[in-house]
Amino acid sequence: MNSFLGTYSISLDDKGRFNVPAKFRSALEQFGPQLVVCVMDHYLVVFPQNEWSENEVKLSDLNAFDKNDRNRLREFYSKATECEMKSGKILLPANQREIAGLNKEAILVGMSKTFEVWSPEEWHKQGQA
Amino acid sequence: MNSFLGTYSISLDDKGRFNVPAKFRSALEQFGPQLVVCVMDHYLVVFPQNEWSENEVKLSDLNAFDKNDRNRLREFYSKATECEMKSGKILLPANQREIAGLNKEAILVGMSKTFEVWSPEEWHKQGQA
DNA sequence: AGGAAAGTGTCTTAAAGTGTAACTTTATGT
DNA sequence: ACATAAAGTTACACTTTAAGACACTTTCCT
Repeated sequence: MNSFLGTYSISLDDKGRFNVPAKFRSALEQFGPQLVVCVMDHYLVVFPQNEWSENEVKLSDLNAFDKNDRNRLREFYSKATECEMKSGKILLPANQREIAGLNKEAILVGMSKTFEVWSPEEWHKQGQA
Repeated sequence: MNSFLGTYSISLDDKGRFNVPAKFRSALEQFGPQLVVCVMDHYLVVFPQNEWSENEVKLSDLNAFDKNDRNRLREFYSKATECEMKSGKILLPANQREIAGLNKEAILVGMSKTFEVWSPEEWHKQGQA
């Protein structure tokens, strides 16, 4: 399994960690446990580190001294956090959990090269639309 | 962990120091504790020393005999200060804290090779825009 | 020199993060 | 269907981190 597919309903422990489903774990182990978690609207997107780097390359021709470019860079970077799979688990940063409305339960959604983390509430909302 | 990512809400002590978040610390230790802090609009930008050098290279192709370029360079250099991470903490220079409106609290924003320091007020302002 | 202000190191405490193991549920093979 | 294995959940002890306090040092000014 080298890509993220399918929908999983998982539970978070009291510190906000979840066990990575077995089918996702192999993909993560292949790319290394380093991840970048990024906030999108009302859900989170988890990038394996290599996948994130590709996005970053696209931004590299922006000028860090140009105000507009700088704002775009900030928009992108400020929502991201590095994290790591440890002992088969991922701890989502507290501020991101809060933004995504995550509590005891979450929905993982495979998106091939990345996967998403939704609160059950948001997930059902977007299912309706 | 080799880059600055994410947004952190931190507190300054009575002397204006803050604890560097663990995820930033490893990146700083990699490049050495020497930093350059410079003022941008209403926030601060912290460069690890190596990254500062690279920026200097970029700035060096500005024309030292062109009045506008010269003004931009002066603007930039005159507000920059060297500082250092000591005992895991960074002391921001008093005049820079003042310009940035920093008091007891601050927002750190990772920008990959550098990170920014915002007052909560300014940060929320720019978040709206 | 004396005093005030700024800068520095270290400790304590509470909260956040981490590893492990036992237990429950789900899946698999015969 | 049953036994077995794998996956997922929960609990708990341990470690690390961040905030705040405080004492000590250095610098600067008069």
